Amino acid sequence: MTDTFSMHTHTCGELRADNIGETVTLTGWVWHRRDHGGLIFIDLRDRDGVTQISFDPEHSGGTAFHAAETIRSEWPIKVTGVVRERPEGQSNAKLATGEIEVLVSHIEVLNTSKTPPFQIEDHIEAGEDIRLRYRYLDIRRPKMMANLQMRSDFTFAIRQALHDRLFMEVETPALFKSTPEGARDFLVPSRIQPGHFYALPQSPQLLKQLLMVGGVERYYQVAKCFRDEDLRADRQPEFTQVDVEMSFVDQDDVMGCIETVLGEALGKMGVDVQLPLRRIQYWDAMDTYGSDKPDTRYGMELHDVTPIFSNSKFKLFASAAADEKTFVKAINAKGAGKWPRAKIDKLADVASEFGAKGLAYIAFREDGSVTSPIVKFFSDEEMSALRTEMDVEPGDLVMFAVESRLHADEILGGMRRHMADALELPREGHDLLWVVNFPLFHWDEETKRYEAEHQPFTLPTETDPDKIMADPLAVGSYTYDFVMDGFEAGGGGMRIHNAEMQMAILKMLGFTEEGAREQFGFLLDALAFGAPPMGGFALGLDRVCMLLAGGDSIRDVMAFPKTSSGSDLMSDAPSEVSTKQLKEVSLRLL
RNA sequence: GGGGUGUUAGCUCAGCUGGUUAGAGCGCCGGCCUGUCACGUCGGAGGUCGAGGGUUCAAGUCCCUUACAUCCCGCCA
Repeated sequence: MTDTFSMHTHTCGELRADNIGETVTLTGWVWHRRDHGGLIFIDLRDRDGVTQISFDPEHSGGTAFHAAETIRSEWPIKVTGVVRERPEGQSNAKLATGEIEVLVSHIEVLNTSKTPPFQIEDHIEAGEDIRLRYRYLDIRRPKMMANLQMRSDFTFAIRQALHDRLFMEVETPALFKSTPEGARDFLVPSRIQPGHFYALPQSPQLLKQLLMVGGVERYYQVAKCFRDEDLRADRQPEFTQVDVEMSFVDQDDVMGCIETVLGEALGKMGVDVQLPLRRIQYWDAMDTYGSDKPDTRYGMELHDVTPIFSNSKFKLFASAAADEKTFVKAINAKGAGKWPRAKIDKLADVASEFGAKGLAYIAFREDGSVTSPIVKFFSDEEMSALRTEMDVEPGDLVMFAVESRLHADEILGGMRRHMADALELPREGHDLLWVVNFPLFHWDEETKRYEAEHQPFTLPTETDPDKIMADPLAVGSYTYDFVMDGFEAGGGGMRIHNAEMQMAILKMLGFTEEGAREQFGFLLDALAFGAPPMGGFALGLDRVCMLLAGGDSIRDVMAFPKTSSGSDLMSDAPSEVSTKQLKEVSLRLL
């Protein structure tokens, strides 16, 4: 594509053998400079690629050649010259432009540069803190540039796919009402109304439901979301969701539409997507993988071995078998049975991180022997049944959890992930699936009340509020999480579109009628004015881009991310503000 | 809120049981070099060892406090 809105005629990634003989103008940054005394090569880099430009005293004249002797790394320059074929045997296969070079006749130094604090190279990895302090230099690295370009391409592909299906992009406010039910809100004090606060939205959830009541029917937004919680490699206080909502639909309509859009957009990024995506029931995911966001590219599945030990001499297992609420579950980490005992014993510490009190295990050594603190209690029949159930081979490590169903699943799910990393199990390609039908509620021991598993606006599969009250934990919901490579990459559900049902659910969650009205009155009002059946979805754009980039931190696909203490090392935000500013918003510091 | 790891030259790191003048690679500066491409080669500059306190004849090294970074748990409807 010819670009006339620029100082250059071509980008640095563009020229090929076909261009030989043309006079071209390039702009970019001086990357590597190779000064041979009478001949100087420079790798000129822009966002698109690298072109070798060469200077010799004969063709470049005194001025250009002299300039080439004095310019330094990262100076932006503009050069004009003739594209020529490289001499026999001098082409560079590592470079897309490696067959040619530009023999410079004229150079314009557009600016100088200080020596960068770290080298702008993909193969030299600087510490992340200095990269963040000078993020604008870090972005010049080809890998970072490629990440941002990929993110832009993917976002555009999703926009296109949604636009093609008649979705309307609507912007919702960033200054909204605090609804402190989920994550902690970021608060913004109001100057005009002293003592009152806006909150930055944790997601546009309520607003998109109101758009459905407004008749928008198909909405989307590439929306910034804000949550004031601790950071992780895959969690930032502000992040981006592709937020989608549809009305006059059922769950299959929404899931079908979303997976079509995702398949189209991911397909453009080179991901092989087979539709329809696999659907796993929530409880099946928990029972089999110990996770509601399983990575199914490797096995190590959880097995319920409770029945094997119903008459065991090992009291812990036998009493679990006698108690219908307690289970003996196991996983087989193939290969870890070769580990030395000390290393295996340390796994108990890992298990305790996931809530286990201890870790029972059996290591099956390659010489046929067995290392285990518990195996002496087992009968031959029990061992044989266990070997069959767990598909035991020499070199295997079988680990047990004896807990309530959910607790055992969570512990072994955590161990499964840990062992997959420790054993460096191969995980090829991308793993895409739906986890569906989450329970509507779970019981929170700390607050001693029911909490919404997904969100308080999720449509229950049970339509009778009285039946929901009777056995809340048994109620399912119209929910679906999009899981990619073991990450929760998106999630959605059908929404309650009936005001009475919404109020009933809020009461179940511990709200009084007045409290519910105070916080969600505008939603309850809206639902009462002919709200249509609706459902939607939100895609964690940062996480998906991270996985597409093959990275393990969303910071690598964000232009200006924050550190784990929420700082921006470049601008030094958050920073103190003046007393005057505080006074304007009627605040005084403690 | 809790646990792990780290902080030494501009960058990435090494530095043993405490013991002379704290090293390497890259980068930077200068010389040489007309086919390199992470050019080569010769020479040079560059360090309050994150900060504060302590133990000791002696601390980069041991102890305490603290800051920052990072990973994980809690948290993230």
